[in-house]
Amino acid sequence: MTIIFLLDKLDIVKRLTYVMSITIKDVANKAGVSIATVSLILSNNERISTETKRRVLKAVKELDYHPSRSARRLVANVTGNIGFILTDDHFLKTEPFYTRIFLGTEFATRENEYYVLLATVDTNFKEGDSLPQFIQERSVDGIIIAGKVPNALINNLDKYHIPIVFVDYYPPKGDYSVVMIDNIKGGMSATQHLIEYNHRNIAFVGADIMHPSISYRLYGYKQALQNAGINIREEFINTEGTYPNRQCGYSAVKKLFERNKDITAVFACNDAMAIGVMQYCVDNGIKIPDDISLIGFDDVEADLLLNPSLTTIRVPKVEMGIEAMNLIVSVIKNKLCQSTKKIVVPVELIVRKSTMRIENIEL
Amino acid sequence: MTIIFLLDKLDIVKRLTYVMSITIKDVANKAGVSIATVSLILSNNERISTETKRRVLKAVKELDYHPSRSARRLVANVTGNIGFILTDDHFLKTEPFYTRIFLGTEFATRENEYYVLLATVDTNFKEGDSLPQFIQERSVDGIIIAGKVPNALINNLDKYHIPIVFVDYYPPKGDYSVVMIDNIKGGMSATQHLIEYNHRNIAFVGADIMHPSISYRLYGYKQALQNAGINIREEFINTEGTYPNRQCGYSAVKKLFERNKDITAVFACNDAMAIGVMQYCVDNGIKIPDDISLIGFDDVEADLLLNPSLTTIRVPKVEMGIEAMNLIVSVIKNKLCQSTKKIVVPVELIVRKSTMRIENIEL
DNA sequence: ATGAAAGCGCTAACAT
DNA sequence: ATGTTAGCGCTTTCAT
Repeated sequence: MTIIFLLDKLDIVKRLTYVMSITIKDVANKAGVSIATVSLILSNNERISTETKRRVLKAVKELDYHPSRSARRLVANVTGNIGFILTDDHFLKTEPFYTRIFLGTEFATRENEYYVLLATVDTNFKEGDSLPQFIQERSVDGIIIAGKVPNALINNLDKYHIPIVFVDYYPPKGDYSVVMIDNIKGGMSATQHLIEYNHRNIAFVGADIMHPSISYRLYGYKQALQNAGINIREEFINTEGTYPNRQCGYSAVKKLFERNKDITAVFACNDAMAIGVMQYCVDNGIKIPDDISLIGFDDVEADLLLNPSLTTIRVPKVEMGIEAMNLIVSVIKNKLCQSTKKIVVPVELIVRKSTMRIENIEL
Repeated sequence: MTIIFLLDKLDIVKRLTYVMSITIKDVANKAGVSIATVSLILSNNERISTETKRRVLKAVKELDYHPSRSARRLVANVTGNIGFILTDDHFLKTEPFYTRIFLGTEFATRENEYYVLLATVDTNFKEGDSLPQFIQERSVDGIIIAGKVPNALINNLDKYHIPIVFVDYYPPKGDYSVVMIDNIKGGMSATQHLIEYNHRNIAFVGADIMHPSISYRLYGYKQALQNAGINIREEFINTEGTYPNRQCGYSAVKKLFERNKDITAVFACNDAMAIGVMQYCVDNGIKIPDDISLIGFDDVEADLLLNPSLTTIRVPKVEMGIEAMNLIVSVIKNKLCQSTKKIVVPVELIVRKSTMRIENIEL
């Protein structure tokens, strides 16, 4: 009696002070059962009587008990963490693209028992460079890699045999589970939209053609032209730059416009490059959409005061993060079945003010 | 002999496959000591002989042993995590300000034993809303709060008695440890720079005057004017908006310019608002710096193709993150000594092309 | 200077 | 249906 009273007293103290944490013992004491019973009930029911379960869950609630992660992980021999790796320039870039994907992984953790650890790596990661600390310490059960990363990083990572899922990129070699944008479809939709608006001389502004996303967008562009019976003119395509950002969009469209006077529309392989195109047009007195129609890709929704607002292909960024998280979890769970899985997320044409229907010149 | 041989064999297998993790036992076996000795050595020397230490550290290295975090945390009754909380709009905003601060905390973890867990909260967090999961589960030993967050969040958080450090913001009530920018000094430097360039009619573009950073920048502005013997003209100050972003900068400067024709320079309370000011000038044929000198604050280094480049006050964002991390760690360590600590990080004037010396009109 | 052993909170056999 | 108990990897007395 006295003992029970004291224990109850202790619970109250613990709860009020929040200084000592409530353990499974406290719950067991309060509910008058063994810790095994509590554990059984918490690891989602067994053959435990409804009445006991009720009492235990009541105690859990009243004590605001949360199992110790450290203890659970120790027993299960897991870390309970997922590593999220991307290059620093991707994390710090102006458009919140990868930050949204990261946020998606965060959201998805609410449904499973993982925490997400973020680490950036240098864009110029070399073979000998040190890996993120959580890799060295083997503190993650799986890794999500977002966006293009150096091959040297992937090679180093592979040695650890930690499950990896790629988002919005996959390396040239190897067979990995990935979450990808439907880039071909997006490239086609963008181009078809311009074709529907009667444009025939459509330029493609890209960069880094080795990037699978960009090459697929270009492929979609070509496909759409072919389907419409329009000749592909290589002089309308510029993919010279190495990194698809604003500066690069600016200089790419500069070259295209200086060499070709008959372009009426531009498909930029992402919004960043499209903004570069816009900037060039502003600087050169070219009116969008009156003189040139412009479509981007990504829908980065940047707080940009963009004028005119940019027609683009929307990419579900947060959803990609969620998918990546779910995928890495399933890869970890079914570790034996080594078959890799590809998830393709759909895109959507968002028509705003930067594209305009022109008169059909082919009458 | 056979046993030792087998154990050695096992080590090799473990290392090669990376599938079973190396434990303290493996190290102890390899070095021919007890696990207690290994532990002692790893928890930074005791009275262990140099020779034994050498052997053990050699084994640690050869096996690439990393102590299990879960086990360590379980024993120490700590979580080993720091929570990083900010509002979603801060995390997703165009300028990589808070992402840099976050990155700073990441960098700082390399020197201490913590991992950082990030969570965003809704900008309109209300009293009843649920807190980040790692708070509910008490999986963090401390919290870093970056940027302005709703008071309701802080109130809810306080109940958990988890140490908190604020960065770039602190709540109106309460006494917390904080890492702040030297906003007054920055506001003064910015204004002094314009005064040195012979500007006398200097406008202040701000918002959300309840934000301590902004009110201090304004205070610095006024201080500099007073020091120079220039009258403070309230009609040159606009702080009407609620959130200091581009749109708000645009509309604030619009009002200022429409009502005052004699303004020759603008001090925007941050770069985002300064960019809004730039946009307004472009749209209205006002040349920067010829017609108007413009200075911002933050130095967000956005990939913006800003033309002209923006004179601003540089804020050491990554360093602030590092400071915040070190501060929260010291708060956790010295939990008994409850004195709060304020760290003020210095700022620096960065002169670029958006400010210009004008003729001294007061001759 | 080093080892034996208890115990952190939990899970999962194995008992009952 | 519920309890007993071993042990996950580590730290930390307490012995020796």
